[in-house]
Amino acid sequence: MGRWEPDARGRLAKAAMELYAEHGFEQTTVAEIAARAGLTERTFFRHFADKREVLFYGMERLRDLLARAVADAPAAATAMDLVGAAFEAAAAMLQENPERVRLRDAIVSANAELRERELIKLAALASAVASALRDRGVPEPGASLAAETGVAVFKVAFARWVSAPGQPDLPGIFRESMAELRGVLA
Amino acid sequence: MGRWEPDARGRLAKAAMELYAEHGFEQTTVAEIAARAGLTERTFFRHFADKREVLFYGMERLRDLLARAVADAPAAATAMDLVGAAFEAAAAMLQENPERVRLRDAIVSANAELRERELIKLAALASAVASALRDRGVPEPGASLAAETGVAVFKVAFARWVSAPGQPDLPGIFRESMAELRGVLA
DNA sequence: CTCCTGATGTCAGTCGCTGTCATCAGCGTA
DNA sequence: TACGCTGATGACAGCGACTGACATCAGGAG
Repeated sequence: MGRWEPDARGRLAKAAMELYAEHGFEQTTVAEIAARAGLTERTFFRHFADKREVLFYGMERLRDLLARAVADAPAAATAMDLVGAAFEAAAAMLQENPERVRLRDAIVSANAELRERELIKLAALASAVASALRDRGVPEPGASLAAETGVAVFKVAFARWVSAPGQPDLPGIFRESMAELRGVLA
Repeated sequence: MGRWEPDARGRLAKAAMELYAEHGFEQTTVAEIAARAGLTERTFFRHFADKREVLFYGMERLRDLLARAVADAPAAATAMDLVGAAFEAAAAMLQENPERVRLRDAIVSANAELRERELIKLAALASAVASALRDRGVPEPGASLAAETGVAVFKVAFARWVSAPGQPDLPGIFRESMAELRGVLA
């Protein structure tokens, strides 16, 4: 057995989620999170850049998934096929843990600072997708337009999925939303 | 003459812009801003919710402009015509003070916290546009999709405009970008 | 056995932000 | 004229997020 209990980071993340859900984000202090995890405030900030980041560090996996989906799509795919493939893959990943994703969304949606952080993470996803598109030869500004539009549609689809617990098929909702956008733009 | 120098809010905003531009956002303290404006820190926070908001309180005018443009468009307009009219009006407003808008963008782009705030303000614009579209009978999810897509295209168009000082026609760039998106989606 | 490494603790300090109370010019009103 | 009210500001204490610097100490490498 090591000198300390294992997985300090995971314990901190778990404690934070619980406290944010129980008492709200603002009402929770970092000292409380650290105490529940059996650590100190200083250690929290060694694992997470700030009090918000503890809810977002999974985004890197999502970003990589998006980039890989773009890179791995068939050669004949159009730019919008690539974007569709990427976000459908992301949607599939999210609905693997619907309860957890919905709980996290409830926490984030309840607080303006957290919504801000979510938006900049989504912007980073768009940036990664645009970069992956460029790597496949899609020229600017089409790459950025396609990526930003993908995020925009994903936001709407995700909101619809969250507000309709009976509808589990997030990739399907995304596809429908994309089709709907084509209709609106036509 | 009143008891105090007039336009405390304007003086604070001016001092903040100057200091953010001179030394950067993080390196500037609210106490310094207040001192340059001849006021106290406490008074700064009576006029602005936080240190970032001083760069964003003009967004309300932009939001109202967008909503009015949607409401005032011809009866025959499609949803995307409405969105186009709204953001072209916003684009026209922004290019009235190109230097100021570019300076402000440089300050905001240089700092992650400020970029977060900008994104949530853009999301609020999308929300306002979606609401105006619903008021004109555009059903969901089309209204939200059109509004979010409008913001997405505007972001790309604005970035192009900022990075090309020789090209002054922001509404034109927006129109082109919208056409480009139609091409990508086709 | 010794040295080094890396994760954690401790502590002091800065700064953003808030609550509370005091101040006081200008205004209306008696 | 005198009086009291209002609204913008100042003064001050305090909390909590976050940082830098230094100490501690198990376990691995040699």
